[in-house]
Amino acid sequence: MPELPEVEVVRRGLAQHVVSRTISAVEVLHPRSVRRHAAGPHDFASRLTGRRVDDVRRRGKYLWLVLDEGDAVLCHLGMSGQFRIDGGDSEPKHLAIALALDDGQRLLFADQRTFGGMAFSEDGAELPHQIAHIARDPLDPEFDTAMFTTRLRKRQTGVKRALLDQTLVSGIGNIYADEALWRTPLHYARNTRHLRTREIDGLLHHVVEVMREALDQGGTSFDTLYVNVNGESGYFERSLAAYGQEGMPCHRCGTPIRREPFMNRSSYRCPVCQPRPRNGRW
DNA sequence: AAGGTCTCCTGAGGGC
DNA sequence: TGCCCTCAGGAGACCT
Repeated sequence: MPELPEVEVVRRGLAQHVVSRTISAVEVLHPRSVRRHAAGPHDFASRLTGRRVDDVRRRGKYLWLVLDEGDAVLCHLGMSGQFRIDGGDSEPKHLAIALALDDGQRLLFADQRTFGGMAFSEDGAELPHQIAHIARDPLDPEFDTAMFTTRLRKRQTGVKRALLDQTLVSGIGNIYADEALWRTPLHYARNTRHLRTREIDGLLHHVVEVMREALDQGGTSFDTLYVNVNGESGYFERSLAAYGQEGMPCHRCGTPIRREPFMNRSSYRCPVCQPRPRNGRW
């Protein structure tokens, strides 16, 4: 699924194509893709229709269209959501929501697994109330490293679990968590309570570094499930050092990268550079 | 109260 | 060929 770099690529593409455009019509083809809207998809459509998009913003993996008069449309790509700018000829598979714009283009939201979706957020321009609990992401100029460190140390859990907790720090998913842990290097099960300040600073540095590099490459695309608004793939997949690299030699020491289940999903690490902690303290 | 698990959904790929 | 199993980049509801 798209993590911060992929969502930021999408945000930039949307900003380019939809800012200053007015939404002339809304078609909801998959009602499940309209989230947390008790009044139903038809009401959702009517609230968007006729509104001008003034900005496109992002926090972590969420992005939102800022509408005139201060409302917003909150969007999340989930595991398989994608936005496409479409002249009107082709229809992507699993098209869920189509926004017609006043310049004749359409903004299409397609989502194979329907874990993503859109939500109307009244007065949500600054920060939609639905995501008030989501922490700032590490690329946010106002990200507070000292506060993050304090909150991290109050946890009693594995460091990767903490990295994936969007209420602690947002934007990081399974790929960039594994990449940052490999770069630092740290084992995913290291106890948050006992991380040294130097280790936390190093981890944050590598989180920012790997996400900036990925952003420069247009994000990570394993398949056609993640593409930008023009349908193009990103190229960071070829730069991954840990994620998906089972059996490949570690770029530092040559030891084969190991894949193991963690949190009902896969974690990839170098068994030599990122040794398993011997006990709860280390 | 916070940590950890389960579940929503479709499709791809491997083993038999 | 097809059937069944596992797995996939997320996150919120729900347990303990």
